[in-house]
Amino acid sequence: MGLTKTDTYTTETLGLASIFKALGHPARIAILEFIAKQTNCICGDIVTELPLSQASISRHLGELKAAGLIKGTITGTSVCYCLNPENMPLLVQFLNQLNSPINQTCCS
Amino acid sequence: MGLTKTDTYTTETLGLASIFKALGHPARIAILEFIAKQTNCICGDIVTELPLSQASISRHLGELKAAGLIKGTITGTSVCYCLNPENMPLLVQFLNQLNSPINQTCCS
DNA sequence: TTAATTTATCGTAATATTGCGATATAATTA
DNA sequence: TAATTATATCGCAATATTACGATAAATTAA
Repeated sequence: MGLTKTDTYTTETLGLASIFKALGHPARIAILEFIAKQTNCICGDIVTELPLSQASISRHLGELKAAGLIKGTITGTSVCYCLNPENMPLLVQFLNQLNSPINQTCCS
Repeated sequence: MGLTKTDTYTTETLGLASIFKALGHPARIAILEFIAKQTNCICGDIVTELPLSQASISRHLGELKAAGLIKGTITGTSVCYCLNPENMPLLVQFLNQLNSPINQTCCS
């Protein structure tokens, strides 16, 4: 049987890892940066912005959506994507913990 | 020839993605959490903490080190690992940009 | 209804990651 | 020097990710 990841790691750890994983590809970072650059919702023109096929962009968008990093709303035949800030504080909090002064003076 | 990732994405985008990628595995999150929990440097007892082989832990540590998330110092036969806060602000800054209010009212 | 537009999904090939046992390396101890 | 200890690396198998063309699904326009 062996240990599953759910047995081994806490829900928090698994959650953080899966969101960071979604951030771990340059195309997805570029997509997030592009959406953030627009003041209003952009739609499928991410496809024209990046040198990837429509199928690949769609898959990346799907992963970002699954990770809770963006939201998508159907408007007519197109889909409007925007940032979902919901999980950002969780990530920032984790990173700030790693950045706490107590751990900085070590291995010197 | 085709476009390389270096042609396609900025150095910043590639850098962010590679660090987030290193954070995108529960074992590596758990390792970081474990190191952060210790007030002083811990060494190879990460191996006894997690249900992974010594080889696997060593590989994960190598990836965290390559991403600039931890530092390792040789002390005798063992290696002392500690957090490297150097890149944290970069990540936090990126996430805070995504969390800016201007992008939150969208797709409603 | 038919055609056009937009996005998602399927199938598949190429590549990358993960994990482990075995082994190598390097420092310490007997 | 030989044995011990701690960590890194190699080789390999299993799995996951990525990318794309083709196609499906869903809405709008003619």
